[in-house]
Amino acid sequence: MGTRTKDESAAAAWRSIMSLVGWGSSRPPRVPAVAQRFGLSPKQLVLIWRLPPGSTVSMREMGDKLSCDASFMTGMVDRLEEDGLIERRPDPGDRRVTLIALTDEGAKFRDRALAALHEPPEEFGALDRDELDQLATLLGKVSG
Amino acid sequence: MGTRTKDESAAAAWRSIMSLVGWGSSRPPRVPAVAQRFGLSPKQLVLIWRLPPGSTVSMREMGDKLSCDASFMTGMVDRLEEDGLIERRPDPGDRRVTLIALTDEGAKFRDRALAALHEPPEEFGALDRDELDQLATLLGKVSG
DNA sequence: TATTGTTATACTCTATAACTATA
DNA sequence: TATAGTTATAGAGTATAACAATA
Repeated sequence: MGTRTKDESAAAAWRSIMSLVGWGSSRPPRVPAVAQRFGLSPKQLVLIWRLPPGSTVSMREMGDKLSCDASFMTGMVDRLEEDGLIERRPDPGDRRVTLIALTDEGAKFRDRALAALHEPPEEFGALDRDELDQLATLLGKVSG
Repeated sequence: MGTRTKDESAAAAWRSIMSLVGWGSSRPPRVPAVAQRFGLSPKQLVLIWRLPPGSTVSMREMGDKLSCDASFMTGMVDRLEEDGLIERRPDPGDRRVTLIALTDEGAKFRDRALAALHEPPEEFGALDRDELDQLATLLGKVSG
């Protein structure tokens, strides 16, 4: 179609994505905005996000995913546990490790938060149904 | 093409975008990662980003763009000025306001930082030239 | 009186170091 | 000896309040 090189297209697409997400544009970044609305810090929100209902993860593993160290995990898990969103459980296989899991309330909370996070930006209104389908297909190939 | 509704496509596309940018995935978010590499806090990097070479912006206006208050702007501008990346200038029209602008060194620094920010993610390798062109075109319609 | 920026201060977020229990 | 988590502490990031200069 166009006269762009592959690299030029990639750069243009990436810049659009960065702008959509709120970096470098006038829109506030999505995750911090949603976190604030739900009374969490951005990292707390991402922790809830990465903890699917019914699953358990060790604190250390979650710390690695979130790029934060063990001592900070302690405090973050303390606060989320006080809020009743997650709970600690002993690991039957290794008594050194503490697993975390969503509570029932936490699972409901996660549904609401993910709905807000997944709300597409209003700019998508510029595309019709077929274009959105193409976009989803292309991005699906990219992000797995 | 597909059987998705418009809303489903929009949601799928948006989820892919969030994942690509590092939220909700295993990849660290791009802006904090680049900021750290260049020795800045994320907000300092975004400030440099939003300050095109040759332009001036009042401290208050920049604070609004960055969603941070005036007192914090003072400290942030202090540090960037110490680093030699930006400079303060009086506003000839209103002696209450202080304008900020990139120094020559700051402009060069900005070029390098933006190059890193704009580097497309390796996942784009999953698309061929035509697909990337389509993607850039679609996202271009979306993000203006 | 309202607004811009600064100073002083305090609060939140996050990491480092030392420690305990377990492996 | 090495690893998971906790505690105490320190540092960065950010906001609030009081203030000076200007509008």
